[in-house]
Amino acid sequence: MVRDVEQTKRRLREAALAEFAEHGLHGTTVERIASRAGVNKERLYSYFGDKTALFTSIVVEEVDKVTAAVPLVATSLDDVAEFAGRTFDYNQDHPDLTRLVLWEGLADTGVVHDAANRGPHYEDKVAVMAAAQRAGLVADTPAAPHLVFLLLALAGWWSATPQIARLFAGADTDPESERAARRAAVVEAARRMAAPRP
Amino acid sequence: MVRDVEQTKRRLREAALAEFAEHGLHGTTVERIASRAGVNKERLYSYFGDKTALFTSIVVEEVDKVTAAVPLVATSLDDVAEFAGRTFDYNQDHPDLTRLVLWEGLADTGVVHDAANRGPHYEDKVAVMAAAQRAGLVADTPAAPHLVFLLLALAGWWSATPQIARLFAGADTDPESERAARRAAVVEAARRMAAPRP
DNA sequence: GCCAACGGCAACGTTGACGTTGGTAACGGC
DNA sequence: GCCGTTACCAACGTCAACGTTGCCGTTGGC
Repeated sequence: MVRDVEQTKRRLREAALAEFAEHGLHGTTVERIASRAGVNKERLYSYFGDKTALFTSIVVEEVDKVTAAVPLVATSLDDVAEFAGRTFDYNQDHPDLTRLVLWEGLADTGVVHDAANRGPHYEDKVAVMAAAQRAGLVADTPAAPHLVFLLLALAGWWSATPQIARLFAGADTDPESERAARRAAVVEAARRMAAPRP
Repeated sequence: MVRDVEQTKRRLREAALAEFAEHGLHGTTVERIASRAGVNKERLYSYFGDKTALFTSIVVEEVDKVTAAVPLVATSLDDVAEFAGRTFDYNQDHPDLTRLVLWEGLADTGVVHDAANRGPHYEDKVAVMAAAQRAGLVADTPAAPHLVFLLLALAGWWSATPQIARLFAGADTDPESERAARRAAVVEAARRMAAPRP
């Protein structure tokens, strides 16, 4: 076995992401993470402390990616609508990350891990939205923070309650076209929500 | 100790609801449910089988309540907007139920428990919305199922990602007025989303 | 009033998961 | 080529949680 500390860490992180996203903090076992990574579990303790520390570390890193991956540019109403659409795409394509955020929300302790780091991502988006409102590109109510948050809601709720989404869709729908229809609904809803009064 | 089977069952169910909502299936211990109910844990096994069976039984019962509690009546656009507002209120006032649905979504196995029972609740809402669309009270796109689902998204995302909501709100906001502002944002967003083109 | 059935409980066996430890072999400085 | 250091692992101790069992006292039919 060739020694490669960075690779070992990376494999552990990848395995941990997959397991935590699937089962949450309590549902995941250290044993399974290690075996999925093809590494002895003692490595996990030596590198990351314990299971909980690894969990928060993964959450912080991955949530960072999500918030950075889909920037909000608002030079037109279409941009705002497409932001919701691209966030929807991101959620669908990266179910692990979405699920992590939900697990984090359910485990919510009242303190946000790494708020100093994550806050600015959202503040940026709010600032962009507020500017678009001042420019008259976007309706001026709801207020920018609520508006951005509600765009995320439109894009994310499908992943949060897939069992409900399925009840709405009915049993036998083509997944491909249903996804496209959902995306279109999200984009249109976002557009209507943000459209300035004529 | 007076014997009362129904009361014992009820106490167990209540305790289980609280614990499951708080910690999810894996995070909850049978011991804690029993001790919170003031009952021996053997009763739980004798009445409900095992922990998982109790969990799904609770979910089925409680989710039923949520879907029935806030009916959708759509005789005007205001009704539709207020439906989102009342669903928001319900989510805020019954965090246990909302959290249960989210736990269920994360544990999603691809089969919805008790779909035969829960499906109709949603079908009703979709039918009402479709009628409102035909009557011209509500925009005819997005399609009724997507529209209803997105209303639920506006109302529910706050509970699903409280940690993110907090980042948007900023640190020191009065909870009371923030909640009112959120509700107003939800109602207005719902109204804009559903408003027919003039 | 008797007795079978049932609700209730304390104590137990067992499993599985966390986190640790002692040992082995590779690496790197000299 | 020697040796301290470091990555790595198999095996272990420990504990908490699941689910069970054997016993007791109450209930209700007769």
